[in-house]
Amino acid sequence: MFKKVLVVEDLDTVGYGISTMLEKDLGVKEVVLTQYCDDAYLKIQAALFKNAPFDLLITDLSFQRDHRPLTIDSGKSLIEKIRTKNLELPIIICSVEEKPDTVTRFTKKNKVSAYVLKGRDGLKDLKNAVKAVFQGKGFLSDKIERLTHGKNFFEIEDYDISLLAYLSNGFTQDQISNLLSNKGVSPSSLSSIEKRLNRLKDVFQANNNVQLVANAKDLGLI
Amino acid sequence: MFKKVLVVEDLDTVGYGISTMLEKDLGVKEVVLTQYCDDAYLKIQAALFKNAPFDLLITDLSFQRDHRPLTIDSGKSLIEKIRTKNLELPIIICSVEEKPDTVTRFTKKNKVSAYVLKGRDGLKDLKNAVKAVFQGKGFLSDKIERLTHGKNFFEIEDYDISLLAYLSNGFTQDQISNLLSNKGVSPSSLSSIEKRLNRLKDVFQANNNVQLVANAKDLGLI
DNA sequence: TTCGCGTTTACGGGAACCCGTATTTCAGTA
DNA sequence: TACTGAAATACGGGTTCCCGTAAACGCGAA
Repeated sequence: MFKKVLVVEDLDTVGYGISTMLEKDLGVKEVVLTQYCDDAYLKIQAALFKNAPFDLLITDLSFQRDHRPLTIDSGKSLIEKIRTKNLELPIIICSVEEKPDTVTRFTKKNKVSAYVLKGRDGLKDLKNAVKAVFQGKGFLSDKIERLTHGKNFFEIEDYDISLLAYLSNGFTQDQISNLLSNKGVSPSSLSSIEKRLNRLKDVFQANNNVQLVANAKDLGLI
Repeated sequence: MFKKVLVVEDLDTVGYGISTMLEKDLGVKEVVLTQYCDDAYLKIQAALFKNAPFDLLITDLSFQRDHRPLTIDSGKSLIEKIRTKNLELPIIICSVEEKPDTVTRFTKKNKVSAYVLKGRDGLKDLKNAVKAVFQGKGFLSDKIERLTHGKNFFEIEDYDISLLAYLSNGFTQDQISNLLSNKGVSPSSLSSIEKRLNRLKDVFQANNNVQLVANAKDLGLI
């Protein structure tokens, strides 16, 4: 089993649960727990410098903000920073995030070994994930597997998000059209915006703009 | 200290963290953990029947849905059910939810003893909350305290919430009018609904229904 | 160049919205 | 009973949304 594991998790309830599991159930000798991504990166560097690197990183994706000023503010940034430095370190993501888009982004692009969904069996899944990764295999929580393999994968572009954001901020379609054309963004015509919104209404099963924005909010898109 | 505590929490990572804390740090003899609100209610009833009731309930608010059909699908419903049955049982909420409205609703209306925010110091806060409640006192996480003391809120009735809910579900104002008059709810006229929504737009600083629903979502009203 | 195809834009009509004003309803009171 | 004020309803107009159709544009391939 892994000897030295770093756990990055802001919620102490969760961190406590994970670290005791690692020690008690899996017999990991050294579990280091931190609540900040900045700190995590420093710890990784320091351990490398002392010739006692971590064998595994388990990290959350979203972190609550507090008073501390941060340079790395999310698990996403942390992982990207590690990968650009070419550090050979298996990574397991443990998150509540279950949007297909983010999941595939990580598992494919960033060479993440496992993606565990914090659900009812999150801890059990994590245990299995650690075991699998130790044997050089990958691991995805059931629901994640279904998400990435299923058909419910729509490409929502930043453009769509911006439209939804404008709407939720009280702009009319007409105002949005003017805004975009002033910015030089294309497409900007009222017609195109309507068409785009119609596609979104279709995807998110909404009757009108009100429901569309409500559903987008529920999905965490805006 | 409390002898018998029921913890209702769907995420096993969190549940594991809380229950070990209760046992190890606070010396609670019997910690029962469940991942479903339905099950929690049954356990409370059963314990009462066996003349060995729980001394304390610690519950989350939001629960992920899975295959199981549920009659009680949220911490909110669980608490309301307990309170309507007049069960004398101190309740501590432990949630990530920090919308002002939901917080005041619980602490004022439902006689909840403590509201702990699942943040960086969630577990520490929870420990203090349990101690405080055991001494007959209340407890609110710092951030929660700031939220509830900050602004005093406008009187938003259930009627207003229902309007917002209908809107967010794609109904037009006209449809809502018909729905309400069929239900025998008054006021139900289009005019009255418009007037009510105008008041809400004023309160929540919204230009139109889209922004209104978006803002209401942000505040956790719907 | 010309064709074909997809994207962007334009336009029109009906529904839903927004907003002001006017009328009706109804409970409380003299 | 009649009066009164607040709430509920009714109505009209201007704006915005919604949805269909059609024209203009852009860009590769023949």
